[in-house]
Amino acid sequence: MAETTRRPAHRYGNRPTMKDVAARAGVGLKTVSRVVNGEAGVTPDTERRVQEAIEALGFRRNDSARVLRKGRTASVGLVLEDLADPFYGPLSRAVEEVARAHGALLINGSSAEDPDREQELALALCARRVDGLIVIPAGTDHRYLEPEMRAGIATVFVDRPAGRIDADVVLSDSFGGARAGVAHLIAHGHRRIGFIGDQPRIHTAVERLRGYRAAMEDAELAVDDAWVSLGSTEPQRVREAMAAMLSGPDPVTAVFAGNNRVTVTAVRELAGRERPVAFVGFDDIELADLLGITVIAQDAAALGRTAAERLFRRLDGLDDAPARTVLGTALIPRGSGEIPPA
Amino acid sequence: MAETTRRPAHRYGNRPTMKDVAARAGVGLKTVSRVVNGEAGVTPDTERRVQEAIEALGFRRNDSARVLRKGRTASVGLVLEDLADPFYGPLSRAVEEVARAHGALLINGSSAEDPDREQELALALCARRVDGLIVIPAGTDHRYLEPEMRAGIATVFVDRPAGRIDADVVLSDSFGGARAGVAHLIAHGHRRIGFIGDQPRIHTAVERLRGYRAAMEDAELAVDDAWVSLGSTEPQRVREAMAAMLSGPDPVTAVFAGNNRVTVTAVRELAGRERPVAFVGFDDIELADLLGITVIAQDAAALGRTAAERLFRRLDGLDDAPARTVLGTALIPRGSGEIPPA
DNA sequence: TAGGGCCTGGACAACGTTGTCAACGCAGGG
DNA sequence: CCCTGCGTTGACAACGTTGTCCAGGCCCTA
Repeated sequence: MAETTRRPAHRYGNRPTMKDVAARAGVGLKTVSRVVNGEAGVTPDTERRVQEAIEALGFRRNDSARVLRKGRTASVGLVLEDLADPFYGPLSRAVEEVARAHGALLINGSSAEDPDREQELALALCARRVDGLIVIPAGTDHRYLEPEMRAGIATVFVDRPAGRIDADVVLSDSFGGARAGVAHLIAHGHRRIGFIGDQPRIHTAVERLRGYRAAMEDAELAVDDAWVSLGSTEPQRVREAMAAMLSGPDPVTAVFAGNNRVTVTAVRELAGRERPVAFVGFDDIELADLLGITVIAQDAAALGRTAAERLFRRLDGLDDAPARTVLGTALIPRGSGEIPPA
Repeated sequence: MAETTRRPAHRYGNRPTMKDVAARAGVGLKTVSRVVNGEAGVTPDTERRVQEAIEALGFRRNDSARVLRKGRTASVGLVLEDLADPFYGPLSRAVEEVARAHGALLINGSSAEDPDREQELALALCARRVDGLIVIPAGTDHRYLEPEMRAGIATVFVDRPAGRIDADVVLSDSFGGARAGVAHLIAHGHRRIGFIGDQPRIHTAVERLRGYRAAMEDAELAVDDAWVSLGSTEPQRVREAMAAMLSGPDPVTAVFAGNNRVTVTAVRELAGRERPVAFVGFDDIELADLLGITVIAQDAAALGRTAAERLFRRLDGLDDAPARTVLGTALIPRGSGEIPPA
């Protein structure tokens, strides 16, 4: 009677290992490893026997063990803000494609715009020993990543710069885009223009506001504090901000929205008004063409792709000084931004 | 002079291990493990010394080794079709939230609607020994997952059923939704209704077409083959299909779109027409409210959440027979579906 | 004061894989 | 015929962690 070797309870289900395959094929453990990894130096006949055993047992290599041994996980981590945001879907997908081209898997997590959660996630990924990390910062202090980066985890920041550390960054030209958008409104005759943006903690929000101010200044237009509103992108908040700047004795005649979520709410809000208000939004959104919404488009996929390519170049040994890459934006006139002041 | 121990080249960067921490703190290896894992049975004083050493060395536990030892990876895999599709973003996010609540990370990959790539991805995730797998099928034969499932990798299929194996599935009611949508058009007087759907390989496409036919039959309306078009969701293809069914001696007076991408193209196409054509689309899309598009809405987040919850119940030991869960859809009238026949 | 139990800490093996190295068999040449 | 060299194969250690088990010290009680 065959002796039943007792397996530890924690064994993965009851998966065969290379040892089991080796036993069945009547070869050594290392030979199985060679076959599995397609290494040279195995007789066709031996290889066939091993393959049969693999097939028969349903063996699949345990990558955890492989990773432990080799020191590379062939995976990269992506910490973003919210995967459900249509801006980040294409970005994430682009990163995934680049990773795939390099044979790596993508682990991603959402920070929900919470700095603590960002840190928790990023460090969890480091504990997994991802080879590299792409981070869309929620927080403003990333010194917690310094030991990890020193220890060899390549890190690239996207969409917003890293805080208080020196690292690769890939950004859209928020300042320039906003400036161009607001200048466009000014060119169409507007003098009183509102700005609704994201929370001031967020770099892009600040940059876009800066672009707005620059455009106004370029045209020698004064900015009334009542026209500017930074804060959460909650519809409720945005509606209130709009209501405020569109009422009163001297309402704005045009509105510039600081990101896609603000745009969605703003467009809904403006649709209900009788007096037309000109509008330009940062970020293109689906069907904006049909609605005739003028936007400053940024290329989310290009951001992701560029960041991922930089990351893999680092993993391939590139050892430059950290660089800041800025991608351009495009003004797409579709009607809403070309409405003259009432 | 201190002897420099030579480290293997493959060591993660040059990360300290528990052994290093133990040496520095002057305690045993296992004691460090206890502290790191918050296990009981360590004197406050010892714990402090260990914590200091961890801090000083910048130690972070190597989860690869942990995983190898424990047999659980605390990660789940999600194979979807395209993360850049706005339908899958929220779904993925919902899965992530559930995973997070269970302390697990999410690895996801896009199949790009390619069965081979789906398989490649799913098996790569199995090799990583994810604890569980959520799959949005691209292919129609999932027997390749049988050994994995037997070996203990819990698997749940979402959005589309598994092919040729028995497994948990979470679906939207494609048949019922399409039937209701088409019945809605019929109720508004339409007799000639077109259907444009996804490729017939895809289960939801077939189900929705079935719903369309059922509604027509319910109303005792014959269906002309020229009104029905299944195929890729490429804008070009959709445009041609629409042009075909909207021309000729007996054009359709209403169109039902089988998914969100078809809807986007169809809406663009219809917007350019002078004679109004009634329209209902499967899947809600952003700003559809402003465009007045009547849709059959399904809840992507609920799909993801339900599937993930089922998965984790399995991981917690649930051992039922595989179940099929069907989530309802909602008809949202917004105007385009209530246009009478021309 | 002796004995027993509890608490803390450490030695050791094991998880499944890969790198290193040496052994073996066989063919060809001196 | 023996030696050399090459190509194939396997034994063994190591990767960094956790589970098991035991030793030693302490306190409490009889």
